[in-house]
Amino acid sequence: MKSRFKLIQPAPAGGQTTEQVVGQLIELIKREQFKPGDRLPPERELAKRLGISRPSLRAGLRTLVSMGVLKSRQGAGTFIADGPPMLDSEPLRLLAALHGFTFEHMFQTRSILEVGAAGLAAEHATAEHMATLADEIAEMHATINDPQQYLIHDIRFHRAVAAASGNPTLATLVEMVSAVMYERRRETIARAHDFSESLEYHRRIYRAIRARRPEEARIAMREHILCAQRAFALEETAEQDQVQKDRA
Amino acid sequence: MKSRFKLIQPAPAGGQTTEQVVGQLIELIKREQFKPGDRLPPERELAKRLGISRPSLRAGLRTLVSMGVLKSRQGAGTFIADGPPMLDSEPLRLLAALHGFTFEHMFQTRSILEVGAAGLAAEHATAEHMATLADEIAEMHATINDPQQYLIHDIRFHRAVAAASGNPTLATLVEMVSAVMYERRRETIARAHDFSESLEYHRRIYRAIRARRPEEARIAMREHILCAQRAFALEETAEQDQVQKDRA
DNA sequence: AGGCCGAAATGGTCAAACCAATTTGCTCGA
DNA sequence: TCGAGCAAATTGGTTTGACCATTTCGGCCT
Repeated sequence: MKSRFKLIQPAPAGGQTTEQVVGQLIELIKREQFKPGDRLPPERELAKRLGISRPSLRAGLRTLVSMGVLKSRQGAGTFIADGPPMLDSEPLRLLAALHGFTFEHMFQTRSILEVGAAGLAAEHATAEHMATLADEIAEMHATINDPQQYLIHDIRFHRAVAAASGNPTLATLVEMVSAVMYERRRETIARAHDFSESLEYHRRIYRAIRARRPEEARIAMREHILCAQRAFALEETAEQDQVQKDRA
Repeated sequence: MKSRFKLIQPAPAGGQTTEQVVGQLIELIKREQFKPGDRLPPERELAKRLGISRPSLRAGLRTLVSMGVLKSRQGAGTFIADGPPMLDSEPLRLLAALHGFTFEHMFQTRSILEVGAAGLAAEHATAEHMATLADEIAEMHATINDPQQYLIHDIRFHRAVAAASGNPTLATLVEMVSAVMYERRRETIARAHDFSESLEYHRRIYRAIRARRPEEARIAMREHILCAQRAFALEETAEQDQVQKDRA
């Protein structure tokens, strides 16, 4: 039984519109000089301007959102992602889950990236970067008895080191890898012993950067991450013990 | 003038369905033991099974596609991305374009990643990895007078080094950064001088990995990338000169 | 038996309508 | 006069339904 009427005139329909949409949107963003934090025109208007339907436009927008280039807030609008340039770490997280990346490999990768970043930071950090690093060290001091808070400033310190490297590409990758580990770390950190050792390592890294000694900064960062990896392994086994105890 | 009838019953509509869809899809993939290369059920069936509309499902799928986890082919189906675990490098490319990442920073990042990978490769490479490296070296020899072909094997060699590191996380990042530079490099490589120097560096890296000497491999890789960066800079200026000459 | 064509399957697009959250501005009361 | 609170406009999010374009596969003709 075939339909008797053509109720809709579905338009020409070309090839893969979505991909072109992404390109056009990027062109638009660059041409109209949109800055991070700016709001894009409404979807309905954008769709009209690009001569496509709203669903197709939304497909393109969703691609950019999932890339971390845009952020959408219902009722408010669609915005250029602000803050430091950053890739959404969800893709890496998924890849890690699907292919079974081990935390050992993650730590190894993180070490390579952050050791490099620390060395560059010692060469290129500005006074402002130094101040940020000092601030986070101070906050770590203040929150040394509150694991969750301490972890936040730990993360921020590493982020600040990456930023101080003066290499946004590198900083982006550091951010991405760190974010993947953050959640898991937040779960296990409650079982952590004390942070005095961790804090001392951070101070050492900071001093080396402050003193413009790249090699020292690199060594300190390498040892710190190795140490953190060991601590993490301990926390994990402790958690597994806990699980077994709960079953009993 | 308000409409007199409710023509459609648009269903409850919850919060951010899409995000949940992504999670459910991942759950599904893991639960049903889908392997890379497998085909997912059709969209219409998946939508029914998850209890959502097809556009919403498509939104979730698109997110995963843009992450590089899935691939869709019109008329054929949607598949789990096969090949080595790899992030789509498009996001990084866009971020680079939007925030004006310089190639100097890219080379710096690449150096940090690949020097680390080379060191690990010297420690962990299997016989199979060694064979792949040797193959690519041989191919580079054979194509030394064909820039485009040579570049392909150059890229493959670096990819093989990353794979030989035994760290898939690291390999994924190397892949991503390299891919961003590949296109640009393909444009300028036609103007390249000769590749004998490049080839010699690759041989040196290979020998160091083969001999299980991490530090030598790291040094060779560092020097090679530095050298490549200089060559790239020359090609770029040459291209700009060419452009100016064309205008005259 | 082999090649070709068409139907079925499947992803891609369009259109109209309505829902939900946010923003904005207006009104009313203190 | 000023602020709190509500209502309308704005804007992203979702649903339904239909149609288009491509691929795949099976049956038919040679």
